[in-house]
Amino acid sequence: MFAYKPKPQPEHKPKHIPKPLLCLPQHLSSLDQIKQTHARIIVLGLTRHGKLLAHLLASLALSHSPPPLPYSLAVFRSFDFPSVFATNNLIRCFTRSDSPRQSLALYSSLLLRKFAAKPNNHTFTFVLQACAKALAGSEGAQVHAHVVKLGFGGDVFIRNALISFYYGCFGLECSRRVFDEYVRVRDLVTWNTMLACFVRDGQIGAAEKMFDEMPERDVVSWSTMLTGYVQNGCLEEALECFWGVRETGLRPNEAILVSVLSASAQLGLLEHGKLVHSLVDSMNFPITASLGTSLIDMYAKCGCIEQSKLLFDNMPRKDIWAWNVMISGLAMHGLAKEALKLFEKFIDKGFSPANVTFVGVLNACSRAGLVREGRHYFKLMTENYGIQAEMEHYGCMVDLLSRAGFVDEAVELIENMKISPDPVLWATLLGACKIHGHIELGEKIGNKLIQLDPNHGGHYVQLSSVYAKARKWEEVIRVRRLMSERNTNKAIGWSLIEAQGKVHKFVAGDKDHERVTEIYKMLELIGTLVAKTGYSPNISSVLHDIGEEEKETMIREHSERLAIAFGLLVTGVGDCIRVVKNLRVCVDCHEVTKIISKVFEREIIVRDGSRFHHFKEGKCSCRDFW
DNA sequence: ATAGGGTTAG
Repeated sequence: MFAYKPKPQPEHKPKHIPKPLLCLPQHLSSLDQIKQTHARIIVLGLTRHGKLLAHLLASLALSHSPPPLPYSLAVFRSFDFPSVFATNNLIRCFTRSDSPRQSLALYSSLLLRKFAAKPNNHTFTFVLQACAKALAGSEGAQVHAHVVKLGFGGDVFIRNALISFYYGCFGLECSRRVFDEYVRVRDLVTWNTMLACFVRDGQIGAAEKMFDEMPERDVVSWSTMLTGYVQNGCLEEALECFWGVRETGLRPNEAILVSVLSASAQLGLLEHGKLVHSLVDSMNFPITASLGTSLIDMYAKCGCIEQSKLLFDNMPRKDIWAWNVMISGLAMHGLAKEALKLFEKFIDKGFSPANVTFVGVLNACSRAGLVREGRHYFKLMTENYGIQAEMEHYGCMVDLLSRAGFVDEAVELIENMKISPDPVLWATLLGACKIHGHIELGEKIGNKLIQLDPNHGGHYVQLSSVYAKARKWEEVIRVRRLMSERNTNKAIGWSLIEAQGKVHKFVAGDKDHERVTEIYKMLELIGTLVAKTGYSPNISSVLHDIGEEEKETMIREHSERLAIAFGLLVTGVGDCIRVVKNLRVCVDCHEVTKIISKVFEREIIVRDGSRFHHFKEGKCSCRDFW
């Protein structure tokens, strides 16, 4: 079989090409602009001008949103003899589409010389990208063979594309082999590509090592490392990395700013987040939709919901993420009515909600105990919008229903789930059994959970709380003993507070802080003033097998008490104390914090493991429902 | 005339 090779015909060359038609591909970024230019080309009778059409294809390949394939193909078909440049650009259009495999067909037609062109060095970088996206491993390996056969084996661009391709289709070891193969054919991008492979593989230690060994680092190296830290949950390292970027004097890019804001948000470090915000302003960095959304998210998660609202209201072009983040932010602050109102506005604006939108909406309902609304939106999601309920949606619903007392309905929901339920759902239900005193069901669930994960200390604690609620003390002791015999993992509670440019982290009974004496004196003062109000501690949440007095000491030294005591030392009347806690607050700490807010005249904002509590003048924004 | 690396957020 031999390939069909048409005879090239002389290109029709018009004498004069109007200037606006010759703008660079990246200047035509929207499809509308491209189509307008195309129309002018047709009207002016320049359709046989290959260079213009090739330009048009290049614009399509680079356009802002992925170009529609029928249109790209139509442009390509209007060539008599598409050049390799035009073909390369069509390959890129295919790669950006939903069917990147079509790039491969086009490439093989290049190999068969169906057109006058033959593949060049550029072609391979594009085709390898397509293989990576289409997960076409064996095809990509064949392309690799062609690369070697046709003498492109030493092209650094192609080698870099090969590293990405092998990672995507064959894993880290294979991409590593390509990286190691030609030690001399490496540039900064080669190192960055390999670095990204380690990050994507979750091997953050190996990534760090590579980052340190790199001969040089640019802003992409830093942003790869920083986003890697955030994605792998190494939040403190991410902050350090950000200050590393600052030291180099490099101008951060958007990914760096968004990621460091995400780390600040997750840690709840308002002062840090504010510092990043002020840097963004002082750099005159453009506030894009994603950067704006990150700021809204950061302020919400750091307790400044008012600031989030302000930024949201003044945001010129809000995309769906801005709305999602704002709705979730309101939800975690317990502002359910506002969150639902915003959701309705979102719908009125013609946006279509995503599954994360409903996580925010359902969360709002569950935080505020809006059972009727929760049922409505859950139904709306699945029936009107055809969104499959995911684990998080079920989590919200189970929490909402069971905490509001509809335990049977929650059980029914779990039993009828289309996906297999996460043990977290049962654990949620167990918590509700404790609140509502459903001893038998709680016992059943608790034992099941312990059987499922015998090392999880939390399940034992919950089950013993269920027994304690029923005053079955022997059972409490039995479960406690089982727990200590099995040496289960205990989630260590901590609380942190920012002051004087530093993060102060406390665990229960902590004695490590430099102002430990003052802090414990403050705790005593709190104890005295609280006792004066007539409050006596609720010890049901502390179920250690020890005497009453010791129990009281234990709660009095819970990590958030220490953080708040320290907060009282470094603030004045009328100031705000912000505490971040990893676990949920206990009933007693919640009561005492209310009293502190009144007696010491402070606003106290606590972010616990599931939501925000705003304590002011003796009341909490959660209205004791959490 | 075209290239390659990082695309976050509940």
